[in-house]
Amino acid sequence: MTKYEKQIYEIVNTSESHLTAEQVFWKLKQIYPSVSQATVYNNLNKLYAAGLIRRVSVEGFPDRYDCIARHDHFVCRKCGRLTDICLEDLTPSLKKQIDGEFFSYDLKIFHICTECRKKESETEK
Amino acid sequence: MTKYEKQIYEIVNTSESHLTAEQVFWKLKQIYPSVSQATVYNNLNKLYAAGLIRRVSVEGFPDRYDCIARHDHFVCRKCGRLTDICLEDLTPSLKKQIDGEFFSYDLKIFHICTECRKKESETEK
DNA sequence: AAATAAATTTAGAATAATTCTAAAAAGAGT
DNA sequence: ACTCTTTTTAGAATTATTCTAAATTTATTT
Repeated sequence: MTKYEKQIYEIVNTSESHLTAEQVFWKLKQIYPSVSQATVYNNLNKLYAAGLIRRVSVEGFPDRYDCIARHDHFVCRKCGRLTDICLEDLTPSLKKQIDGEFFSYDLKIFHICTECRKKESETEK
Repeated sequence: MTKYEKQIYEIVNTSESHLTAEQVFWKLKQIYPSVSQATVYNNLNKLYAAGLIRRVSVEGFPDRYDCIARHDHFVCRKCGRLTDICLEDLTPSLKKQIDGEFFSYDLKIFHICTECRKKESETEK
């Protein structure tokens, strides 16, 4: 692991939020000001391919990166905001239902986040 | 509903595969040769916002559109191919586990598709 | 049916996210 | 130190999607 790879792994794993590649880039730039975007994309892809980080795609928004610890996501249909939620682990149930092998699963629950709900009710007034 | 909106709805709902906006565009062009890309994007967004079609995002691949009939997806980690699979409906379980309201959920199972598995074993030879 | 208003479509430019390229730099192995 | 491999860099290129403003179509009013 190169210093960049290690640092990107750290950033993704310690961040509360779900960072986009661009946000990872800006965080990394604070530590290594000369780093380039391509390095961030390269390493995020590498870490993702190695199964060390999670990549979360939300319809209409750029991909975000997350730790691999088992959990699910709320997705706001309005603003795309991701919120963590830990639901029952589906692995045993999926193993029963699915014939072949699989790596992992991704469960997203669509809702409207608190912020967007506030905005909505404000506009109604 | 305009003729384009109706036709796009038809194309998305009758297609076996999971079409990208571009693929919808080419199919629509066979019927209305003068149609433009923007019309396709406009109408897909409209239909999606109205809850008439599903939009499926796959990490690293363009969004695809699908019918809203309840079902889940296999996602190939290599080529992004989507395959339908109908697993147990999670709605009752989610309602129990989740406090607030939600619209719908999206469950993706990551695996390596048959085609990619073939390619893999061929390269190994 | 003509006039007006509203919504939709069009082509092309613009933007955003990501990948590619080829050269430079860094690291590892003899 | 010298060679080989890997990683990084900057910027160009690509891809997916949205925006823009004019043209067209559709709906509404007279």
